[in-house]
Parts: sequence; C-alpha cells; structure tokens
Amino acid sequence: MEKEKTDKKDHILDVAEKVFAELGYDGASTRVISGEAGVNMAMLNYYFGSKEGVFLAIFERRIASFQSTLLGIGADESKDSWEKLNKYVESYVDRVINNNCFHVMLNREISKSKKTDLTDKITDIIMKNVAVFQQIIAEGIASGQFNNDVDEALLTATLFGTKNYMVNTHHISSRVIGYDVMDRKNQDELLKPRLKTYLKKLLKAYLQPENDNNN
Amino acid sequence: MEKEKTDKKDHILDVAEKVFAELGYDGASTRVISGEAGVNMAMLNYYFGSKEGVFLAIFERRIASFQSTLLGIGADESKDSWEKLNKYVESYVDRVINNNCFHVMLNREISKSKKTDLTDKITDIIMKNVAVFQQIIAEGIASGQFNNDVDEALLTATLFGTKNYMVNTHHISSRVIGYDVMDRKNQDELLKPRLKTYLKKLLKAYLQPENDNNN
DNA sequence: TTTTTCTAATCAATCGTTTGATTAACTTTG
DNA sequence: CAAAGTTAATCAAACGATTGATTAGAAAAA
Repeated sequence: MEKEKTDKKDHILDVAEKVFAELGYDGASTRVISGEAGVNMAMLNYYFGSKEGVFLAIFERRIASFQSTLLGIGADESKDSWEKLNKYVESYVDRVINNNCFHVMLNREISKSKKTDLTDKITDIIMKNVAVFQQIIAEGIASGQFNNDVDEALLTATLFGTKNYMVNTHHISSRVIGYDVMDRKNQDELLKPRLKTYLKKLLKAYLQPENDNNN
Repeated sequence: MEKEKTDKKDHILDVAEKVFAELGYDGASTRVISGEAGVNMAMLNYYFGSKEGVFLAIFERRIASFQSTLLGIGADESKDSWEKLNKYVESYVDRVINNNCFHVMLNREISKSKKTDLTDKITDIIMKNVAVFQQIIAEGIASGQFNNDVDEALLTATLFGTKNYMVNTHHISSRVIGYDVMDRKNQDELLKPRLKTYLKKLLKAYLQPENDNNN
C-alpha cells in the first residue's frame, strides 16, 4: 500500500512534468494533468496540496541526484582541469537530455522576468551547477592549463545556452540539426555523442593556451 | 487622429510586450495588460480583435526591420566571410538586446513542446535568421577561410543559445555576470560590447583553419 | 448627423480548490 | 473467528474567483 501510493504519486509527477513542459505552468490546468494521469482531479491537492505543490514536488524529485553527480566531478582530486571539464560536459549532457522534459519546464519558468519565490528557488538550484563549472574553469586558468584571457561568465552562458537551445527550442533545433531531437532514439544514438564531441572541441579551441586568440 | 490612434495602439503593444515577457502568454491577463496600459479592457479587442491578436501584432511590428538587416549582411558581396560573420554578430547582439522584452516573449512561446499555429509561425521567422548565419558559415568553409571540420548546426545552437541565455534567463545571467543585465545602461555600456567581443573571439577560435583542433 | 472612439456592465467558460460521501483495507475489540 | 472501529484513498459535485470576450450605449470627433 505504501509502495503503491508512492508509485501513483510518481506516476502523477511523471505526467505533470510532461504536461508542464508542453503547455507551461499557467497553460497546464489541473484538469488536463489529472485527466492525462488517469486520476481524479482532487488527488493532486490531496497528495501535493496545490498545483504549485505538484510543480515543486517535480523539482525536489530531480534535484538531489543531479547536484551530487556534478559536485563530485568538481571535487575529484585525481583529475586535472581538462579531464574535469570533459567529464563535466559528458555528465551534464547525459543528465539534461535524459530529463529533457524537466529542463524544458524549468527553463520556461525561470524565463519569467518577474521575480517570484519560484524563480528564486530555481535560480539558487541552477547556480550550484554553474558554480561547479566556473570553479573548474578558474582552477584551470590558475594552474596554467587554460588560457588566462577567458571570459568565464560568457563561457558559462555558452555551455548552458547551447544546451538550452537544443532541448528548449526543439522546434527550431530539430530543423537545424536535421532530425527530431525529442525522439529518445535520436537522443541516445545521435544527439548525445554529437553534442559532447562538439562542446569539448569548442571549449578546447577557446581555452587552450597555446593559441593566440587575441583580436 | 490617425496619428493619435497609432500612438495609442503602439503604447498598448509596448506595455503588452513587457507584460507578456514578465508573465508569459497564459500568465498575462487582458485585465493586467489593459490596466498597466491605462486603457479600458475592451480596447484590446476593439483594436486587435483578441488576446492572440495583441500577441501577433507585437510580432508583426518587430519582424520586418529585424529580418532585412541580417539578410543585407549575408548578401553583401564586398565583405569576406570573416567580415560578414563579425558584422552579423554585432548587428544581432544590438538588435536582440535592444528588443530584449520581445525576445524573451518569443522564446517563452517557442519553448512550448506542443506544436501550434503560433509555434509554427515563430519557427519560420527564426529560421530565416538562422539560415543567414548558416549561409555565412557554409561560404566560409567552401572558400577555405574557415576550418572545414565544423559542426555548423551546433555552432548555430551556440550563437543563439548564448544570446538566449543572457536575455532569457536573466535572473541567472545577472548573477553569473555580476550586474543586472536588464538595466538599459548596463546593456549599452557593458553587456553589448562584452558579448560582441566574446562571441567573435569564440567563433574565431573554433572556426580558424590554422589550428588543429581535432581531438 | 454620422462615424469613430471609448466605457461600464455583463457574458459564458474555465480556473484551482474544497467538500461530503463512499470505498477498501487494516486494527482493535469482544 | 467475527463484529466494530479506524484509517487512507478516491470520487463526483460544487465552490468562488478569474478568464477572454461581448454588449449597449455614452462621449468625442468628423
């Protein structure tokens, strides 16, 4: 019974995550979510208190494991900066594409200009992932492994922005890249390896010290 | 009178653009928009037919001039590929940041997974800008000015994704970059030149043929 | 006057949420 | 064991509030 209850709650969150990604937080009604999940509308409030409670529950389910993986890479003393950077990129691409619905949902809500409790909460969470990346860059520069003429902040924007572009604006990215980026098979066989290879190469070109990139 | 009417319609669109960016299409009610614009609610329907009509009117007001500028750069025979690329980046950064509310609004709606008439329309418009960029890259590769081992599609994702990250997720990008990216003064004095310099340098590092970037 | 612009009042529809009743399963009691 | 009591889970129905849209008519402009 306890197990069944958890499964059911998880099922509701799975469906809600997808519907929120499809229609946005405001566009997704509790009736659509409950209908698509095959449960009574009142169950959303019974389990999660409110519509916002559903949204936050989706959050807390995804965050914990996601953070720890990236933090572990940043703290790994056995790797040099280049290895950390490549490992970060690979882990990040895998996790984001595997949970693309969640990241679409997350980025839609953070892109609201108006500051709310929700945007604050999302910002804090995302900043932790950003901080790990920036720490890797800073260490690489300090140790001389990376070029010291680097715009760390905008390089961060490039890494996360490229990712966002691929998963968040998939109507466009699918046409740019030539296949449906929301298709699971394409994601695993084509998109993931291609995006990893590309990002590592792009970062290498920009960060490697032997090049003289000054304009 | 015709002039006054146009001014009023323009004022409504200015306000609506801002509110849509703040709250999203679904989150922005006609009452809030009309209230903030200081006009009667019924005026939205009187002038634009419907809420969606307001949204589309914002669109058509921004698009025409935006397209022509970029198309002109791509077609300029007097420039080589590097010059075209740099000019494209500069024009693009200027236009996007000057109209940041519009681009926030635009990207929020395109990020809905579900395909609608609206997402189709937005996709077609954006693809035109993308096509100009990709044409510049393709020409540069063909002429030997750029490296021929280039992932054009993902480089496109990087250019537009970096831009999106800065203007669309401004709660995050402001913290990453250290100042408020939505402040007009910061945008003109700090963000625009920095983003232009960075993107040109990044593209140069990735595209220049003399480097041996293969892994 | 005729036409255009604007408003207050109102519409049906939909929103998120709450309610009271019912079901099913487990515990306690006799 | 069986009856009574207790609990969480589920449901259909309804709640008040808000949504986008429409109306009839006043006000202003021509």
